[in-house]
Amino acid sequence: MNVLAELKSRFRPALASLVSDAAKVSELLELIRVAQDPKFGDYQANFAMPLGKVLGKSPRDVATQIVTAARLDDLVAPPEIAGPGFINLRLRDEWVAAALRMAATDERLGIDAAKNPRTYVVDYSSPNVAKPMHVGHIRSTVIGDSLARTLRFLGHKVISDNHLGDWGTQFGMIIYGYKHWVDQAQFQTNPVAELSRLYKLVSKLVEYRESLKSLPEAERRLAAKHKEVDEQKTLSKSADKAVSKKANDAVRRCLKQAEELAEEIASLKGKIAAVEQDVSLSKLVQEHASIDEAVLAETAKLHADDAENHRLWHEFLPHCRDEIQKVYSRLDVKFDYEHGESFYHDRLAAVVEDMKKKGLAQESQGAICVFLEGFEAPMIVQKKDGAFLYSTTDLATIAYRMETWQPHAILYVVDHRQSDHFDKLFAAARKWGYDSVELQHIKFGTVMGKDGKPYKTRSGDTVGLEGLLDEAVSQALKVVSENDDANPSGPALSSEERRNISEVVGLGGLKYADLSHNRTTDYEFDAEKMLAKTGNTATYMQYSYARVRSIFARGGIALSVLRDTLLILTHPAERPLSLMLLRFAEALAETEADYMPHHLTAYLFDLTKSYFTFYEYCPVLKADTEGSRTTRLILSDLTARTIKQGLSLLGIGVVEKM
RNA sequence: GCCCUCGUAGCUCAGCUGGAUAGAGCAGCCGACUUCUAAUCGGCAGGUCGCAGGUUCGAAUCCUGCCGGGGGUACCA
Repeated sequence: MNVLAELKSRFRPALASLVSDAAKVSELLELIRVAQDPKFGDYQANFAMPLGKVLGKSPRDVATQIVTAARLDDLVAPPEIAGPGFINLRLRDEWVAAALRMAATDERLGIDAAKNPRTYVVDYSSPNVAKPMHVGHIRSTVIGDSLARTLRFLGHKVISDNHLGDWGTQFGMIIYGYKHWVDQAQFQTNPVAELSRLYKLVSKLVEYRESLKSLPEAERRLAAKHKEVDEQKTLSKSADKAVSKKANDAVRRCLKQAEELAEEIASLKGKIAAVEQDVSLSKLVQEHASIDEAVLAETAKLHADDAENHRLWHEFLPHCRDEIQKVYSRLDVKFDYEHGESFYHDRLAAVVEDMKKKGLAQESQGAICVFLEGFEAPMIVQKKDGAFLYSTTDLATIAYRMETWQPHAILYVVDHRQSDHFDKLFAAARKWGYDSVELQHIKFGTVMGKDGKPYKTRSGDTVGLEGLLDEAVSQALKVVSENDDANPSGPALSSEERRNISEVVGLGGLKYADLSHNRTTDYEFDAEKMLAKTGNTATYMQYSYARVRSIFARGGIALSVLRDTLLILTHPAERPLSLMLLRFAEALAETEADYMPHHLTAYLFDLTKSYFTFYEYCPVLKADTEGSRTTRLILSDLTARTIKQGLSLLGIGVVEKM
């Protein structure tokens, strides 16, 4: 039951009798909202003001007319018309009680499955399988997983697909490393560790070569920047105010750029030093002086179906997949398909051919390009050396998905820096004929450290994902243990229970921190806040769940009988909780509408707050009357179930005790 | 240069298809455990919504300009 939707349907006929355009009616119905302030009722309709203007009548008269015409008696108390024409709506307690009873007896908590189910392909996570996953992968993985779960729960058909990077330069590196330095004994006993060692070794040497090559250029640019600063400083002394101001701005800008360049140079020098200061590494790098080119050559051979490299790739890939699978199973993230880049390899040439044939792609400066209206640069689908790019793969992927699943929508959960790429990709796909499918870039911001820069370790490395998970869990263990040790009646949890709870609380906290932010902006990662016991955290919700469960454990309540009982609302703190429980459907609808899970987290937080207030003022097991006790038990049960269901749509678990 | 994006309380963030006195959490201050888990609850204080114009009954929200941060910008993904 979606209360807001119900209200809209009640008002629709009355509005339709005043406005002939159905689209306009729907637009006006959107102006029914949850009331901002409880004193204005539970919901408010704000459509009388704009409507009054259109009809040339006083908004208050229009409001009165609509309220009289709409059939509302069973649902709300007689509406009040306030201020310039706000219609304040207060749900009848009997109606609320009946709706709650329906939710209580329903497996789905009264959430209707979509009347018109759609088919969604959700593309998320997409790591490079040869590299260890890092903090940058958490958002795509967690947001994508949550959207897939939510859409599925709402009755849609969801195909989750992990577009793995399993065909790129990283494999050239591993192949090169394997050919020269593999420790066969290690590879036989622990292939994942050995491949990872080889990847790290080769990438270090390649970075050394690349750094050596780009260092002079970077230093030249820094010198040029310094010179520019000096020039602009001279200009800034100009008597002409406009000139001087502009020059001052330029100085500031240049100084910042110079700082960035200096950082870049320091980083390059660090990579060079890392090799040169290591006796064995510097020996290796001398023996493999052109390792960077050699790696690219190995990659090219793989792509050209070289038998040896292909065999090695086939041998390595399962091990690499095992490695990332470990992370997924720990995060409880699953995919229906994992069609990586390699899956589309033999379809790429045909994509380019077809686009050329249809006149969509053409040669320009040696590359095959798709020129698109509104874009400065074309989308390149084939490089001048004949190689294909990720644009090509992405186009082939769209074609494959459309042919295979005929989805209504494809969602790409990828960070916002790739907006341009997706804008072009979607434009090209539409030109190519896929113009009825909804293509959405579900963009998200960067995870920042406390310094306001992308989250890195103290030494400046990217943060490994597994380490991050371990850290979250071990912090949770600390909190769980401290709390249990402080229990007045002595510790109640075994060390195994503590570990299990920590896993659920730690990983839940990590996911929740991510999902509770509006995904489009960067957010600051704060390990302490993430697991804070209070505030908008998963812990707070998990705790309230555990509390409800403990009421039932203590009371020995038979839930099945209980759920099908009429509710009697008596205490003032029961009503806000009741209304909040009924709003689960609205939160899900919001999340579905713009693919933003933070609507759901915000809802769960509000629900939990309402519950704690209720809990404070309304004894459950010791309620005054049997009817009240039953009502409160049902409210508690519904809260726990809603929290559990809501968290599960975020990919977060609950525990019975904590 | 061009394009995208952000600027809301000391801090972290909601709110942005225009609607009533701008919300929450944290931090701060005050109060509440003989009580179903105090990992909690109640209260106080805290904001010219970057700045300036405009649109109108009404603007944090829409438009224009400016200031400041971030990102992207032809053969990496």
